[in-house]
Amino acid sequence: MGPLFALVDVNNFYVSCERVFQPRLEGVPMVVLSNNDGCAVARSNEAKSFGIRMGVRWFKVRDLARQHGILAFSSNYTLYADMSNRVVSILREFCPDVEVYSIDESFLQVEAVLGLYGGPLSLGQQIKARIRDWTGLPVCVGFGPTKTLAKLANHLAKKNPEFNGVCDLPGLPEVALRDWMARTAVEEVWGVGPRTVPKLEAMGIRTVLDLRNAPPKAIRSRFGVVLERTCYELRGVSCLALEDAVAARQQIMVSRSFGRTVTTLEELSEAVATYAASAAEKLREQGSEAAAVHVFVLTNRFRPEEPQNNVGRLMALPDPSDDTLRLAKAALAGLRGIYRPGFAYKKAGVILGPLSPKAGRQQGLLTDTPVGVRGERLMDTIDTLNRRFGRGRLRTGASGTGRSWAMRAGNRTPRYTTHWEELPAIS
DNA sequence: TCTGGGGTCCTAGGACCC
DNA sequence: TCTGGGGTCCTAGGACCC
Repeated sequence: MGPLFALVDVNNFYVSCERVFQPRLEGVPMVVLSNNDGCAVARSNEAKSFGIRMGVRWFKVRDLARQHGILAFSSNYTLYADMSNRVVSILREFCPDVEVYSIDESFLQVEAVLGLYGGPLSLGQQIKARIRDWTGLPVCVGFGPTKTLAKLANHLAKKNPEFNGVCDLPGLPEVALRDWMARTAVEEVWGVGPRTVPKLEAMGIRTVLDLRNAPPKAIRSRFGVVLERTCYELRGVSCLALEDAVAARQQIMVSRSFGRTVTTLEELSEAVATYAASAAEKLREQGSEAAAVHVFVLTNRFRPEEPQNNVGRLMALPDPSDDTLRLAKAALAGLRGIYRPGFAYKKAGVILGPLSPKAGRQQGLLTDTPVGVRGERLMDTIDTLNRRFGRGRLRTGASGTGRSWAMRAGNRTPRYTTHWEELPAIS
């Protein structure tokens, strides 16, 4: 027997997280907005039915929203990340082989545990029921012999009520499978993006079935090895393995648009120091060190009539480091090198990389510095306190205190599950 | 006025090595 | 008839994902 993959995906994840703590929102049309309240990034089914598209700029549909009583919430990533972790811990109880694919999706490789649950459909229903009971979140589950087919099964489960939230593709009769594939547009396939769709259509490939039946070699010569694999995956030949060991990131980026335009070096410095600290925290979390820091600033590219200054600088470090103070210092030095007065900056960011594991570090021959024990202990202390009291609670003075440049979030709900002072109250 | 923030992989071409 | 034959590393750009 070959592999069997399950894809578990939370429906309208951000919206569903908000509803868990405000049940009165159930059935109410609502969206969750991106950072700075710019775009709609999650929509309830009711909002979708009013024609609110994914990624639409919120000001463009604000009138429509007012008209229909569509509510809008700012992103509450602290809450969503915590809810995501809870879902994953439940999945790990069902099956040890879990790949956390995104904040709201996980792959499971289940063929070895299937016997414990009485088959795919039963396993899927148990997963769905337990996540609903223990977290309040609704999920759909799709099963397939490849990850691409599990994704497709999940899509079908989500769109078609007759599946009751669980679709077992291998359990369908061959005729039914062909029929579903023929009725599903090729753009729904995982790995087929907006650039590829028109090219495929020009070749007469419009549905999932068309792509499955296309000759893989021809697909490879036209599109490359990635889409060839997709083609094989649709035929049931597993080309993509479960990646259950979380690979260390190869680069870490932290960047934000500002809530308003920023012109002074002082304010840019606060932002860059803040982002560098946040990136350094992520770096230490995965046990890596960075050999260099890239810092960049951008003006508003949507206003070409204004003077543009989109520049960055790569600052090599004398030794790889995971120390917030060193990384921030390098980033700030880079910023001073690229900053020009007279521009209205809209965004800044910090990228750490190339990264290497801290454990395998080789001491430099010429640049050997004594191991910074005090620095290590300081970073440990900062991380411990911030884990306990919330990210950014303890930070360097360079990050500033006023921070009027911070992004807008006009309607953010409390961080119900991670902050003592924001616990939900029941009266 | 308003425009998110992260990531990954593959390919092609050039520089350079013996 | 002849223009060698392998390699690696790096970068930029393009595509994709959520």
